[in-house]
Amino acid sequence: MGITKTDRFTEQQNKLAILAKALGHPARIAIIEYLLKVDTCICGDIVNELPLAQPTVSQHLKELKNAGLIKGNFEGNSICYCINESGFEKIKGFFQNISNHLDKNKKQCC
Amino acid sequence: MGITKTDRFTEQQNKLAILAKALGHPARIAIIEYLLKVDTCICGDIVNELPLAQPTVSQHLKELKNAGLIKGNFEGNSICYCINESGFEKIKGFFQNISNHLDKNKKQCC
DNA sequence: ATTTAATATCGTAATATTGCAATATAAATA
DNA sequence: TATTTATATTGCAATATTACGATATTAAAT
Repeated sequence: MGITKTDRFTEQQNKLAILAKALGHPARIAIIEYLLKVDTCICGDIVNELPLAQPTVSQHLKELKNAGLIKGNFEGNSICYCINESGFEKIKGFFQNISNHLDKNKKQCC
Repeated sequence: MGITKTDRFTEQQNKLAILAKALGHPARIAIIEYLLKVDTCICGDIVNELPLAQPTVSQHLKELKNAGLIKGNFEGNSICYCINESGFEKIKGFFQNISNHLDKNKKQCC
């Protein structure tokens, strides 16, 4: 049916899935990598960095913002974007857990 | 057009996106969490753990496997599933990078 | 050889995502 | 105020995802 059975999973599971999904597109990975590279909040030129039309980039930015992975504030007549640390903390925690589990436990049989 | 412009991004970016996308569904998060919880390779009963029909679970398992996040081997007449560490290493690295960057750099203005 | 059990595949309906042209909006500047 | 610049929204076509019933496959057990 193309619709995820959100209500059958925990809030935690849904939250993690939303964060992961937001990173599940190369354009959105590219945006994050660019924000990290310039190492500061950037006003505007993300559109010029990506091989996509302006409305498409705008849409990807919106998704990253909705997921809580970037922040964007009006700054004069452009917008200032940067990484939203708290979103990344959540995912990082998930992978840290996995990593800890895997280090402790080596019962791999496959 | 509903089709991602894969060729316009780097291989790295596409790989990360594929991994993240595979985790972008609560059922697949639930599968990973279950595999971590039982702390061993599990033969079969993932279907019973999830609130989804067997063909649907099978499809989700396939996606996790294709993305390189789990492994599955035939073990008699059932299948033995477990976490694929190498897939998780890659994503963990990405978040580690981000985390390092953010710790070093506090030029947040948003 | 049949039956049973576990899992995969096929087919299909409902819905979501991706991408962009066209257009709207909103602030800065002339 | 009119124009320019930056960004968002709308509408739509192409494609992808989610879910599941029906069915196929495969290996073990009878």
